[in-house]
Amino acid sequence: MEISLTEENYLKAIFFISGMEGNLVNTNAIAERLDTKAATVTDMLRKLKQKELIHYQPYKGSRLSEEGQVLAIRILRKHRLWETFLVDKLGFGWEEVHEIAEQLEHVRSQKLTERLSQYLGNPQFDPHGDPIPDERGIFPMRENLTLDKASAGEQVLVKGVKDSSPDFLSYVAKLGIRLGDEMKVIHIEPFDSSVLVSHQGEEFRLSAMACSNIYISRL
Amino acid sequence: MEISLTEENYLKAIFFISGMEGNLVNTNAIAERLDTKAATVTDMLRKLKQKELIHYQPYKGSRLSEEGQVLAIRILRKHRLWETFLVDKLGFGWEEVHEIAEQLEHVRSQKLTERLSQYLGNPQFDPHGDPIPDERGIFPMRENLTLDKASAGEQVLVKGVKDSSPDFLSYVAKLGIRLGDEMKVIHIEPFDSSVLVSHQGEEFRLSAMACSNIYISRL
DNA sequence: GAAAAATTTTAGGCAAATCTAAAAATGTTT
DNA sequence: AAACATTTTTAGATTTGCCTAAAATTTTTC
Repeated sequence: MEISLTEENYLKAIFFISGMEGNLVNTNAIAERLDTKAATVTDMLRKLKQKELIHYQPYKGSRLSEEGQVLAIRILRKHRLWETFLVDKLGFGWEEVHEIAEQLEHVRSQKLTERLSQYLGNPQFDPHGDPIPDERGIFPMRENLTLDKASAGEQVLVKGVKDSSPDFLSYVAKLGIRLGDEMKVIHIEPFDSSVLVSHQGEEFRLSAMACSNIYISRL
Repeated sequence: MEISLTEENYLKAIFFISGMEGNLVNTNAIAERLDTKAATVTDMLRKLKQKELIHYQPYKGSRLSEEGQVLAIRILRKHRLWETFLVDKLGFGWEEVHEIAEQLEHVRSQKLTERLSQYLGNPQFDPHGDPIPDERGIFPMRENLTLDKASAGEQVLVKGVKDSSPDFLSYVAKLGIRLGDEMKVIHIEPFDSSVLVSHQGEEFRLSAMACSNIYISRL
């Protein structure tokens, strides 16, 4: 089945808006992202549904099908590999590569993609630090950054926990901290390295021990 | 002025058919090269004339304008640089790169082209031995010597191929002959002008036809 | 829960690039 | 130079991706 460059851009847009969880996506959100009109998007959604690349119900929203997601991730992989090439090999600044990669990502050749990846040393993250999915479409694990490495004033995103013991998990749950939550580091106490954070309007203190067991990424 | 990918392909086609001399090109010849219909070509010729990229008179023929030629040569430069990248850096065989380069040549970024050229060491010839025009559109000179012009006993260097058809390229690749290889002419058969050569320790025979399509320089 | 607001779809059109079939121009033959 | 053949153009359709305006649906508000 032939997929046009335009269709690829729609798949990519839906992938980004819907996030990893595969949420339903609004027609208007796609229109805005692609700088086009809602009516145009509706046309394309019908076509993509007919090609079984998305699930779509009029007035309800759309999300990628299995196949659509595979394709979207493949394009993302190419985009991020090319960005890495441009920065690592050709010496571009990380701020200038997006536009060029938008063009390069549509080049069709499985073999090219894999050779490129190999040439670059099979990188796991692109120059912006974004994860590069592998050949199978699997994303690498995030940075091994824990909350005790953050500095005062930083805004962070909770990515996971290192210690999965019941004691620790229930402690974290009791505080209301969940995966994907945002937190801000207010202050780090020099005395015992405990951290004062704000989380969903509340401020509370976490021990250094606790902090070293919470995976985060910086925002 | 925006130039579509399709228009670029027409400019390229006219450039190749018309040769360096800028001869008038027949509508049918373009149609055949682009695997399309003459009527389609006529439409496009009117458009390209209107954009002043070609000179065109109905029923007479067409040729590139100054501006059109500049664009065509720019695309050719990109094509041959990408082919060089694919072979030299990614390890592709010279017979597999054309199709991929057909896609890459349309990526628009002056800066990318020049960075790529620099990264490759500003090559003057691509993996097929075809000349790569420089930034100003000037082609490097090449000796027009082919293997059929060599004499018995001569040591030669493979510079390129005249015929870039998949058939010929894969034939040459099968023999293990690559750009820059040394060969020695052992004997020329008076009967059919076929040539016995030695190449990397092996001896084999090449038809007169094959020899006239292999560019060489004497050592 | 009915009216108002927002979102989404449908209807009808447009431009680009393609096609087929027919007409026009050019070239070739005798 | 008239007839035939070839090449090229014109005319009329089709498909893709986009648009605006109007209608339909869903969501929000009072």
